[in-house]
Amino acid sequence: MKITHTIKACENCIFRNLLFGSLNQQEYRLVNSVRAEKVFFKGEIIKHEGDELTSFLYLRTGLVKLYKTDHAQKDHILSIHKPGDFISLLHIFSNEFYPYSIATLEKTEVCEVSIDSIKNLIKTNGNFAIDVVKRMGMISDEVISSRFDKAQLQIRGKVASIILYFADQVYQSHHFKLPVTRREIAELIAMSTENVIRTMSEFKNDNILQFNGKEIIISDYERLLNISKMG
Amino acid sequence: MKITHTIKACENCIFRNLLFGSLNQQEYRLVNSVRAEKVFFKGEIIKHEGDELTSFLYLRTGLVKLYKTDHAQKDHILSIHKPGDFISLLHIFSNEFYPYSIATLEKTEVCEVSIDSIKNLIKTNGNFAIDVVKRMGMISDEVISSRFDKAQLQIRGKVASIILYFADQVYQSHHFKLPVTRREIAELIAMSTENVIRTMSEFKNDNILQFNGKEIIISDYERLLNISKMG
DNA sequence: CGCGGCTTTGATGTTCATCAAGTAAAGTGG
DNA sequence: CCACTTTACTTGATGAACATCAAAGCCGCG
Repeated sequence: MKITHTIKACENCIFRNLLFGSLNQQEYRLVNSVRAEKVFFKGEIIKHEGDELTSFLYLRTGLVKLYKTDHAQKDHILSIHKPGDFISLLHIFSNEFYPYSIATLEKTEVCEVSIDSIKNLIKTNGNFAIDVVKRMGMISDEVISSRFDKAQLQIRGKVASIILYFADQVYQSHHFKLPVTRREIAELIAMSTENVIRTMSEFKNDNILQFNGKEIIISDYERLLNISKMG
Repeated sequence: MKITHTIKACENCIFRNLLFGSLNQQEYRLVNSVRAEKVFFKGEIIKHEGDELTSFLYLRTGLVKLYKTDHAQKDHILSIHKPGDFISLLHIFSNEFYPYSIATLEKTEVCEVSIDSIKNLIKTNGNFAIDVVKRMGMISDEVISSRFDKAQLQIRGKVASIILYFADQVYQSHHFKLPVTRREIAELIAMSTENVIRTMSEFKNDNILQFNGKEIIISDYERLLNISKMG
């Protein structure tokens, strides 16, 4: 069992303006007073599906997955989230319990903020309320359109989109350490692990990707992009 | 080309309390003053993908689909919405343009409400703001979990879920007129029309469903429910 | 009454899951 | 640090699920 540490303040958090830009000093102090900042190690489960939902999280560093476990103990991943994302903001106003489990894919620092303080701010600060509905729209757009687009693709296109997500959205590089296992990619796109591996081997043989242990290099970005759209 | 009529007031709208329950008389009059109530006939396109998004709609009667058309002119349906649903509430705060086209599946009455009035109410009425974020959470939950669940199923399960959606959520009956074509079901679950038809014929041969023209009767609800979960 | 869209069935090939078997890598306890 | 165990990765073979192509009947609508 790993140990969870509580770390120091985040007065100059670079993500402060993503959601809390319209708070005044007093309101910001209020949020700070009910905020817990935590760090989780790789592979830790932050929340279990069904846990009471009294707070939401935002990621400062690291990477997490939202997932459900079925009756056969098989996991199905809904989405992966990166620094700056607000985890379960979509759910806190309409759910009593976490609808998905949340686990880290690497060492992850989060801020946990209670629902009640957010609800109070929504009621009393109109501009904050507008920021919240805007952010909720952006989050749902991202999840929904990502799932919608992938539903039309076959396996090559689905795998290509996942790799491009890490390259473009997470690491902003064509050379990075893949933070998920082949099985997790399979759980994310609802395909078998074997066929995910086969597809990635194809990409390697076609000189689209190179592998070196967990490291991945995109050698033909244009073709990968094309596969993710048309494949 | 069909003609769109503007119809009368909706002071006693049964859906008023779904979203506008916390407005006072004055605020409600304001909403009324910027509201347009319209009726569309079957098959009309209410909004095209890319149209300017300055208002949202809520359905009083009827049925609509949200969809996109791809480069090959093939439609892909994101979701189907029934009376009481708030169409594009998820999108109005974060999108300048409609991300999906909206078309009617049957004669449909809608109320169209301008974004600006909604935004003003969010800023000035905290309880309304809470109602909006709660409603947005419910809408996104519905779309996301429906897509997430169906992604794990094969075609029998997917088709079964669609039929159960109409039976349970829309018509509250085991006997109804199917409001979509086989092709539209295919567009909704990303399968070929032929295989949707084959699956429905299987259900007929297995005495799970009966057909009579566009009418459909669910003869073995339990089995259909089971297929929608396990299939 | 004829045209176009919807529906249906069959035949064929592609895509994918599953089973099997083995290698490599990573964690675990002595 | 090494033996041991587990988990991740890989490839091949086989069959199931599904798309596609083709042909024909049906039905509503102008």
